[in-house]
Amino acid sequence: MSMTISALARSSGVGVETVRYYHRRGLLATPERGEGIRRYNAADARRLGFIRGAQRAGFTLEQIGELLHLDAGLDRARARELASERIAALDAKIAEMQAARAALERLARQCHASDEGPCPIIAAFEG
Amino acid sequence: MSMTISALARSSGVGVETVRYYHRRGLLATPERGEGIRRYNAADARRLGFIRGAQRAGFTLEQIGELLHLDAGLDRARARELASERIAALDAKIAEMQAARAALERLARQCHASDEGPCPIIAAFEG
DNA sequence: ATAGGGTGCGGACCATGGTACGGAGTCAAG
DNA sequence: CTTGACTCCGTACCATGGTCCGCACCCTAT
Repeated sequence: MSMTISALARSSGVGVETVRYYHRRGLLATPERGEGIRRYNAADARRLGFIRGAQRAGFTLEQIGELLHLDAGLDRARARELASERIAALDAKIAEMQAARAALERLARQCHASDEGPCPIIAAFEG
Repeated sequence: MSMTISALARSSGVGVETVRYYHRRGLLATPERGEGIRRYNAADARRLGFIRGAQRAGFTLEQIGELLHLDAGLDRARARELASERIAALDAKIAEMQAARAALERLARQCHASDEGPCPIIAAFEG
């Protein structure tokens, strides 16, 4: 059950170049080679899946690299620390985006309500 | 009531270089000069405030440029369009981040609960 | 008068996360 | 046996949003 780089890339919805880039970044270990060609297995696919998932959670590739180095789950304290930092950052970001969303929605309504004067969407944010 | 570039920058919490960069990007009009030095007024400060606010709402500098070009609020339809696109994007991003947050929190709790086996934070996301 | 601090300008540089390019090799099908 | 698809590698390039660098000028306090 081995895949080529393009099969792996497709299976995770990334480009081939991205996979190679992750190799360069040290996020994916150089896998076994069959005649010079990288042969990936299910573990590699899981690892790539981890990277994408962690990325969706807002971790940078550098942080993901650190998480992967804690690999065997040895340094759980550090992993938890990274997780809570990220949760705090997510909370801040979510709050900010919700505020922005509310502001935009209100503005769009105001803008719709009247065609008089300057557009409130433009007029807002200033301050 | 005119300010120098550094006063303007300070008043909006950005760097002087950032202000100059916005000039280059065409986001801030080249203001009046007194002896070759940019003199900013309250309108410039509002404009810079708009840029920062729109940026917090997730608009790119390019989109902000477009918004500014609709300046007098002439093209309200387009402004509303940009606003609703951004609202939709915010909704998607917020949902994604909330999911990530929930996942992380659950994992952190699991990781805390037991010191047996691999750290669930590492083990998760794979897939 | 001289040092420090602000301003102007253009252009180089940075981080992040990729994406593209060129040249070479391997492999299977037509 | 050539064509096309795939792989390898290293290097260069891209977009975004700045940030810094060097050099010149100018004002003010010491």
